[in-house]
Amino acid sequence: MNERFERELMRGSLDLMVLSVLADGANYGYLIQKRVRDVGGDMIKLQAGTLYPLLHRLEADGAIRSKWDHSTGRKRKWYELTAAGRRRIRTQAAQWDRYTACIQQLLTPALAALPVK
Amino acid sequence: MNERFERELMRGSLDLMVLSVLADGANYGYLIQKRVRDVGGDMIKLQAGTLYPLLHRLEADGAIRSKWDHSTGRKRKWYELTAAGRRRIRTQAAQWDRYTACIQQLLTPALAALPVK
DNA sequence: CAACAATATATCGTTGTACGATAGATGTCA
DNA sequence: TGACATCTATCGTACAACGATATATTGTTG
Repeated sequence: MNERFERELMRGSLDLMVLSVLADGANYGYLIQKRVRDVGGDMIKLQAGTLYPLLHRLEADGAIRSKWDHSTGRKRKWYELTAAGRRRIRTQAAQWDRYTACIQQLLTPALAALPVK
Repeated sequence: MNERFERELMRGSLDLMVLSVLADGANYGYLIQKRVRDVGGDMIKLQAGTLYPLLHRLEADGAIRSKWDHSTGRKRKWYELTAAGRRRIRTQAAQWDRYTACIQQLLTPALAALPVK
């Protein structure tokens, strides 16, 4: 029941995370995954089977654009933000802040009401 | 595409909100919905078709327990936290904090890297 | 050199939650 | 009486995240 909580938590905020990574500069899937997992520690285990469809979705939405790189032996698909993607980060970050504020508004009195342990 | 973001955001954190409301005392569905919507403003539009299955799920999990009240003309199903429910709020609240900290860790440098507008 | 781990992208079926629509019942107020 | 708010509930749909699996290349180690 608790793994479920962790898993469902990421719905909707995962794309914001990926866009955030790309705000630091162009990047490709495998490294994006590493970066998110590094920051997320045991909280966020971003799967490849989640990330790649997510990237395709963001590209279809026009938030990012891609380019294959065959110069090295191992081919990589680089992604970078579009102007729309940058706008999207800003609006979604604002929404995220408002959303967490709502939760905090419910959570703070709740924890205070709970017996000390 | 932005409504999707709002909708998907709630996945996984909605049950924590409902549990939080119940931490302030026993309550019934309709009022729980009102409370969450009041706090949520335009961010959180909790639907009845979402809430009632959610309550049933929490009860099946043993986090809450219910009791019908027929004393008034309009019948109401009152819910209250169980001991397991109180534990669950504490653990999920801690997870929530850690999760939002992760997002913030990605978001802050991202917003700093973005052109001023 | 062979075996194995890491790098790199991708697809597929399953699961589960939130939504909107719908239903049905009671109470209040004009 | 008719409209509206209260109150609980179910059903089909949409869709994101998961785990498994596939495939291919590069690096490491016995």
